[in-house]
Amino acid sequence: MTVSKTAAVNAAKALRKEPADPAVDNDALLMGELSDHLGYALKRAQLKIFEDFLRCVAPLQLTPAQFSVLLLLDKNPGRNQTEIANTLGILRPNFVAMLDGLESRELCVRVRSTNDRRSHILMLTDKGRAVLARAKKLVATKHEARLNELLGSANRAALLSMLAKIAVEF
Amino acid sequence: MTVSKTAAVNAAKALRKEPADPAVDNDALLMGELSDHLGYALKRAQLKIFEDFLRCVAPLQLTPAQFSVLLLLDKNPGRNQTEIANTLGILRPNFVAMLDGLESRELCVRVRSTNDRRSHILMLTDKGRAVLARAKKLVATKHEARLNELLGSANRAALLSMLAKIAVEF
DNA sequence: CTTGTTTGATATGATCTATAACAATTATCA
DNA sequence: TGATAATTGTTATAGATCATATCAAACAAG
Repeated sequence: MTVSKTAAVNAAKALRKEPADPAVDNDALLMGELSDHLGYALKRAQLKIFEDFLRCVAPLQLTPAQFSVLLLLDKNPGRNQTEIANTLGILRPNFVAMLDGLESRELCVRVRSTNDRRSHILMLTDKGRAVLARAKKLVATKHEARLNELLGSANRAALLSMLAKIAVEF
Repeated sequence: MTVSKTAAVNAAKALRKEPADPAVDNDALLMGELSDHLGYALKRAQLKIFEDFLRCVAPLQLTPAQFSVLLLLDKNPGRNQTEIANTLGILRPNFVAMLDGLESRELCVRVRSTNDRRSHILMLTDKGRAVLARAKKLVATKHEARLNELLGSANRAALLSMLAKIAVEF
């Protein structure tokens, strides 16, 4: 699949069929059965969504992954790194650098657990909660709102439920 | 987002809510609003789909990206590297190694164009067409069929159309 | 012919993903 | 209890993916 962000605009240009008038790009390539393959559509849609997410939340300098961590820490205070990482499907070794980044920005803290002195309890800081609140607002009013506008509320819900079904049951 | 393949199973375990009976894992983390974010669901679904694609087409040793290239070459013979790469959203520098792989396996060939001796015309070999045919069959009978089974034909079509809409219009 | 552009290619860096291994700590159980 | 195994955070590392700059060869425009 391998769909890059910058080149996507070229592909989009190649995708759209223009009327058979002067200045037609009748040299557009045929997508063929590619249009019918869910994986291809899924990948391209995902890149678009992430791209827009980054744009919408750019003032806060948060990636989708970082946003998901902050959300999870907020809903699950007192958990350790392994629990958070596993829930998000992040491998623990890779989660270390990610937490280093969030902690250096003072969005969360690691605290040695008194029960199990191996593990680090993770908690949002006040600043972390504030940033998360602003991020949630940006995502809701800019990102998800735009999606609702494009698909309609009912369709968006249907889409979400099918994706969740695939993620869990497939 | 950053959802790894191997850890996804753990997350799936954490996702499902079990009845409040004996042997409940009531230490499951709360996903909170994460479940409502399309980007998150999209990423996880995409990983699952690609994972299954690789499984289904494993005997042919084809990645989704390679499959998409073969499909496009079949429908668009006589195009050069830039055209194919752009259409798939692959950057030309990265497309070189990819073609090297396919060509070394004799699935396609680069031929210097006589019109424009800078460019390489890409064509499937007979072996490439044969592999593509087998891949299509595997994908249709194993991969996409399983999706149809999970979602139903109508839902699958609706999902595909929404994803395509996002990819093009968002 | 000179200048500028396009094509395939190389080099390179950044990011993401994945595995192995280690010290510190805890759990197991003979 | 004490030896062994397992877990936690971490480091190191390798691979894959993605992106930019640059180059020589070929073409295009003036």
